[in-house]
Amino acid sequence: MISLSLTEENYLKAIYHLSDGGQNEVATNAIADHLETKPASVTDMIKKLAQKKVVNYQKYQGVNLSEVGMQAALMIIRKHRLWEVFLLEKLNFSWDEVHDVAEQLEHIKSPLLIQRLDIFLGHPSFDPHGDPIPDEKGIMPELTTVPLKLMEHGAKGKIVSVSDSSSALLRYLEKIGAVIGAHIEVLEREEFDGSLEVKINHRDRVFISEAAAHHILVTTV
Amino acid sequence: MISLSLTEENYLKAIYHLSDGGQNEVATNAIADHLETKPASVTDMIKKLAQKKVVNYQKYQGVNLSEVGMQAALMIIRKHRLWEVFLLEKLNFSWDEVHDVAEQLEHIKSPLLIQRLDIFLGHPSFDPHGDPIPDEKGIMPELTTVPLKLMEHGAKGKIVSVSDSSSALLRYLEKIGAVIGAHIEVLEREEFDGSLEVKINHRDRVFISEAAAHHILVTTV
DNA sequence: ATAATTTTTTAGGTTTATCTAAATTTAATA
DNA sequence: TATTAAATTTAGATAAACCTAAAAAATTAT
Repeated sequence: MISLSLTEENYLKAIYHLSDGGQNEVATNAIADHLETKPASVTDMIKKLAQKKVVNYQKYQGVNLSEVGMQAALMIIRKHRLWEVFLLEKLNFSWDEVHDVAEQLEHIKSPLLIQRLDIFLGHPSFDPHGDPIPDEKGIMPELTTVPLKLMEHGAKGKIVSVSDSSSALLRYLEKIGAVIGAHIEVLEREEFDGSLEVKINHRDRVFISEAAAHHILVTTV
Repeated sequence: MISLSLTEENYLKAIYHLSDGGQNEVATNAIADHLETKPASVTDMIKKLAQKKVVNYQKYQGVNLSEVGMQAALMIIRKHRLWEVFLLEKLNFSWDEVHDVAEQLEHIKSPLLIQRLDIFLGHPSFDPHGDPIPDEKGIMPELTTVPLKLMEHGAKGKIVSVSDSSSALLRYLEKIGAVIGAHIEVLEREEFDGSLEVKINHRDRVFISEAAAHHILVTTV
């Protein structure tokens, strides 16, 4: 078992998110921005992480997680999201109060604690925002996606992709905040034209045409 | 509000315990033993804590908590014991599994978290071992003590004092582990002589005469 | 293709919490 | 009380995680 400091864990988590779950290489500056530190510090730490073999690193070519590093990152994310569920569901936190605390709790080192917390919470697969929670082996739950068009009145979810790249649509979606990752809730469906009134990220109500709704894929938790 | 590092918090907690809640001065070596570090390191840290005015310190004369330091120590103890209650009552931990985890959780910095956890647990005044939990102002709950002699069959508590200093009694109590702070449970009461069969620290059964039981004060949680 | 810009790395320095070894103060003992 | 022993403090060093400033590599623009 590799042992990681709190700081090292934060680097792994940053690399996980910035690489989109390991898909792309991550730039030094991106990590520095994300962690509000300096590029020189990032280089130092990356070298250390490379020595520990939790990242793959080639000078000037960016970093990414190794197998071991990915597993470690997934465990941190698992812990983070389980604690989020706990704070929101059991301790009546609101979303804006959750982040800082979960950020601390995710670093508690005790496999038993997480195992028991998971049981206590009823083995949740998604946190209340629809983010998937990796299981004890680091496997992400399948997320079933549905076109926004087919969603029921009152249904909630997260936008995962837009299957049309016409820039007019993308510009409109961008403008109303309907970007990938945004939370979305169906408020009303107009029968005469099939358009939807939705709430994006718990903010204002906006309208989306049936045609557009056809191209927006949403996870249903 | 003074900000304390994890290490500084551990020093304050150590001083609190070693001074018996602030009653005696604490020696450098005692802290070093307790925290498994070296006396030289302790001196360094004490100087820092003295500068922050959380301890009172005179070279070579030992150290104790200041008002501010006492308050900080009590908050750490509050957090520790609330987490213990949570782990034992909600997550089904056993006592031997609790310590390491509570030791980590007590350093999470979030007044809101503790406030909500306290509510969630129903404002407990004592942890499951009978240790008092300071309230949000740092005030320890009154502990009502009863002579062991008067305790009911099945009653549990902690020994707080022995109101007789005959060395024969003390030697006997020492031998069976019935020291101050020990957990005690009344198993049987012999009617013919008033002697009690008790369990000390969850270990073996031992007998205590009515006369001795008269002098042993126990907290009843 | 070369120059200019941006990104990344290196070099050298700081702070926190440690350490060892040596010096000093206090306490115990003869 | 003088000496020895124990406890404590000082001095100087180390490792982790950061920093600034300067050098090197990669990218972009002319």
